[in-house]
Amino acid sequence: MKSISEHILSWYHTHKRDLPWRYTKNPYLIWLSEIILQQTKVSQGTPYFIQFSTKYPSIYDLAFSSEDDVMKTWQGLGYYSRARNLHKTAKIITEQYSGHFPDSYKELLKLPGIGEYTAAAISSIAFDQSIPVLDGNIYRVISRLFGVTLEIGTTSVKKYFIGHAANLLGDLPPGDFNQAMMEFGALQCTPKNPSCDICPVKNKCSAFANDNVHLLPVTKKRNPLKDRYFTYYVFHDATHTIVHRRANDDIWGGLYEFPKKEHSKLLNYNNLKHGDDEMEVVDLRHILTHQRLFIRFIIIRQQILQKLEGSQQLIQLKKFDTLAIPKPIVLLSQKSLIWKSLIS
DNA sequence: GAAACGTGGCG
DNA sequence: TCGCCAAGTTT
Repeated sequence: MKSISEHILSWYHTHKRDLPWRYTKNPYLIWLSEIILQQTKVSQGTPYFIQFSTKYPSIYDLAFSSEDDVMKTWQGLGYYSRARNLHKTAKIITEQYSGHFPDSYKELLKLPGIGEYTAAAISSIAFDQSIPVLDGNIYRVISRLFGVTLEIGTTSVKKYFIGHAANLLGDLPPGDFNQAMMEFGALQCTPKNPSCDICPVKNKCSAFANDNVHLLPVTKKRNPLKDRYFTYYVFHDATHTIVHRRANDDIWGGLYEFPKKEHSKLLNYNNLKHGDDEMEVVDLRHILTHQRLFIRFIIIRQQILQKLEGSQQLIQLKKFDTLAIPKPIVLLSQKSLIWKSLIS
């Protein structure tokens, strides 16, 4: 008689996807994949994993690159603190650990960007340590299997779920079993329209028996979006433009944007005339998890850039595309006639 | 411990 | 259009 865990492990061996990080036990690559996959779907993260593992084959390649370079490679993936912490941790590992990842959950937890989930994932997948992982998939699988109606979000509920995950893990191979649970949640026990008809553990599933699969797990409602308004001034002449590096404690931390009014005392645009054909306005709306941004770009051709001084950086247009920029600026390059002709 | 951090896909 | 969710972490 197979246990629930054995069923899920068997299911995994038959149905697991062919993914690039499943060909290695190299802790560096396992770590890289886990950071990329935080809050990110496999389909979205996979191209980035290939890029990173090709461009930075070892942790030394990553550590000896610049943060700007890492940010540029990360561009478009979101949650940019992951990229900054990736670079930080690479430096710590090379400088303080002689390039070798620590193998213990406790030691891994100390590294920037590695929390409970990632420490458990690396220690189990790369080092065969019997430590259960708990991610969004596993919350869902466990809540349905055992009919857990506790609301997800608090520390005590988290401990309760980890207890279940530890029981399920038992003596099974930790790397495979942890991945099996996540893969099972991602492909079979999905948030919407799970494939219960072909589920290998439906006869052991509380939610299936009670016909409340669609009600589990119980999650907290999100706060309503906040509106925020940005106006960027895209000053440029034939060769240069002005950029500004965003602070790390806000959205797009460490990425480059155009100056806004608040840091533009030196940008005098008295001599600009509305309706000038060398000025263009582009409006964009951009939705993030917690806010709705209304962004206006005012694109202005200016002959006097060299005279500008202050906190902004003057950047050669040719080098502009080596800097990491937020999604709306990528979109701008598709929408603006002036800007498009300038950078291409 | 609540709130914030990005982007993309789906119903 | 909108809400929800995704291999979570940090403050």
